[in-house]
Amino acid sequence: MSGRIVETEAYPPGDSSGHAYRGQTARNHSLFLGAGFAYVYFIYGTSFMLNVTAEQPGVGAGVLLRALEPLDGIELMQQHRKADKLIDLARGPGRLAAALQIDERLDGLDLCTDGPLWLGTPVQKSAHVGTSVRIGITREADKLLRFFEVGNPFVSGPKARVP
DNA sequence: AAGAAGATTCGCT
DNA sequence: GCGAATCTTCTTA
Repeated sequence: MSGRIVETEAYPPGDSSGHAYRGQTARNHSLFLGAGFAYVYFIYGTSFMLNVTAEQPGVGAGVLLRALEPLDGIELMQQHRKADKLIDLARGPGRLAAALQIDERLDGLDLCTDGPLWLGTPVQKSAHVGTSVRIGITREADKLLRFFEVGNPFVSGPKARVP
């Protein structure tokens, strides 16, 4: 399976809404590995979330992957998501993880080497990237740290602002 | 030890 | 649009 990442949110060092804010724990240790690792966690009793870690080792930071434009393996994704419409296959962070069958076993995985999950070079770069406030958080809710490809129908949520 | 909140989704109105 | 589902973590007694 593969897809283009068309929507993300940043949780930089010192962000009070980030999971690394109160220091390293068993749950969030992957955030402190350095750049390019997977941080996967379970929330609301229903959904897994996939992040790509950032910054130097020991600094807790990451990027939440919020939406994917499916490219390969669409039928397989539909099986994981119970035959949903293409537009909703990976639109939203929980759906994205479900479509790719991401779970806690991938937590801490190096996404820059060969393995079950990795980051490739872009098939097509985003010509126009918009920003907005992040979705579903309460602290630091004024920061424009959500990024999405303008005009792409696979992007979730409101398209608030274009820089 | 108990309760609330949480980087969400789904089904129903 | 609203509330339930459902589990982990963090806060408060």
